[in-house]
Amino acid sequence: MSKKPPPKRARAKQKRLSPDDRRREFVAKATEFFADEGFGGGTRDLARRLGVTQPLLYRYFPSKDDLIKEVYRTVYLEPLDTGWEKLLTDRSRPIRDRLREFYNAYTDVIFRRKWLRIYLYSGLKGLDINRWYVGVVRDQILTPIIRECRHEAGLPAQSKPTASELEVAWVFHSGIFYYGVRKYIYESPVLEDKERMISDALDVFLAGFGRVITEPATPGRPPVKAVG
Amino acid sequence: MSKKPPPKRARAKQKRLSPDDRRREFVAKATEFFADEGFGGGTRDLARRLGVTQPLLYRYFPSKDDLIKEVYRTVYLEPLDTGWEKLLTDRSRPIRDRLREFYNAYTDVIFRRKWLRIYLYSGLKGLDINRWYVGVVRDQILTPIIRECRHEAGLPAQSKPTASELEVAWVFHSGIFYYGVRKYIYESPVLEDKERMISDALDVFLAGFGRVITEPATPGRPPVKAVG
DNA sequence: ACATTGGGTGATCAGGCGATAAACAACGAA
DNA sequence: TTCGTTGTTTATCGCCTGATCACCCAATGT
Repeated sequence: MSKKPPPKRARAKQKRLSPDDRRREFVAKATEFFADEGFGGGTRDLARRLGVTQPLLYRYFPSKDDLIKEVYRTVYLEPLDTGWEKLLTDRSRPIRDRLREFYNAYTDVIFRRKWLRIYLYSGLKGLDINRWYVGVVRDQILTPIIRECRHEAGLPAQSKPTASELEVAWVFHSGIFYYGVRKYIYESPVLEDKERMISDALDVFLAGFGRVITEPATPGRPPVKAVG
Repeated sequence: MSKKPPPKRARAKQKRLSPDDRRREFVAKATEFFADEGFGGGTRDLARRLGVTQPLLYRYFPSKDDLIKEVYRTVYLEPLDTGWEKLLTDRSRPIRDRLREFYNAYTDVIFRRKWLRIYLYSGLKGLDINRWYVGVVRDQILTPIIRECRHEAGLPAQSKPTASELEVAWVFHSGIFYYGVRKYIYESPVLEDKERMISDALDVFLAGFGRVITEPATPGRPPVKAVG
């Protein structure tokens, strides 16, 4: 009958982190929590996963929505801005190598459960940040790729890619992107060798690109498309 | 001041539908509601959209989850089982025509806001029905396509496609699929001419397929044959 | 015309949600 | 030590949710 007056709660032994670090830690774990549960997940469950009580969250974030916004910010912006555009446009290397290196690096960043899930959630919600990201892909990835492919095929340069070119590039890019969705969201069996997948997809793309891009029907071959 | 004792509520004039029809009507409208709001949407809002009161839902469905299950059933199963496999394997027609016709028809079915949204929601939830659907695509769409492409390229038939072949087909298929996501989920501007998009994607795919399929990679050797 | 039946409603419950206020505990400076 | 500051918890509020009840009224069959 005589336990010492219990220390109420076995308080965590953790050293006190600086407020900023603590906050960052919260955001990081919250990111994984929301990736798992969706943004409908409750603040109590989130707090439990953080090992603290729920009201404490409101000392660090004014509201749940503000916390969510920070989650978006870190997920979208944190991994960006590595000099990918320069990599893509370095004409001293074969285009195939550049594209392969780029997509290997790019998918290393986005093929993560949390990234993909939060991206899809934000897309379903129609959030601005999602549209912004689509624009980034178009302008900073696909447009340079098209420019390089045109150059490679000996076609004249043009300031903006045509809608058809962009669409073909989107289909290619989406195909690779969706590999990540199948693997990390659907948890469906995929070809485990990611580099092989990228390499094969690139082979198909580069082999077919020239045929589609050259608008005026090339002689000696049935017209590329029925349209136009 | 003698208005007749007001009829309480202007009760709907509708003729009584048969219970089954009414139920189906509820499921149909619930489908659109959940596609808009996500499955977190409240039963009260849903009832308001149906023009009835919330408790009435519970006369037709034991619980919200049961209603949701029926929504999944109708969305996934209703539009399926049109003789697509036969269309794909009809070797009396050029493979390119078959694929183009198939993808035009297939995307007519799935490129709808509600279909795509509910598909993605179920994928994020990790629902069985989603994995089942992935299997359907693999077995009833991609596997036949690969078989036909191999035949077209003069390669020997094989009972099952290799993992690499399947992956290349997935990347192609996903690229087309994601066009719908960009248009109807992200509401991002896309090339409006869907047939053109499909046609171009097919050109790229068929032109590149032969190169990738030939298993023993013999560098420097020209591809077996460009399909199509 | 009338009783019957079941579609439809208003009121309400228990539980979970985000958010807040006040009390408590740990640390750093004086 | 003592005090004030800052991190953390306990208790609680108001709201909204899914679900249930008792009741009402209109379409239907005879």
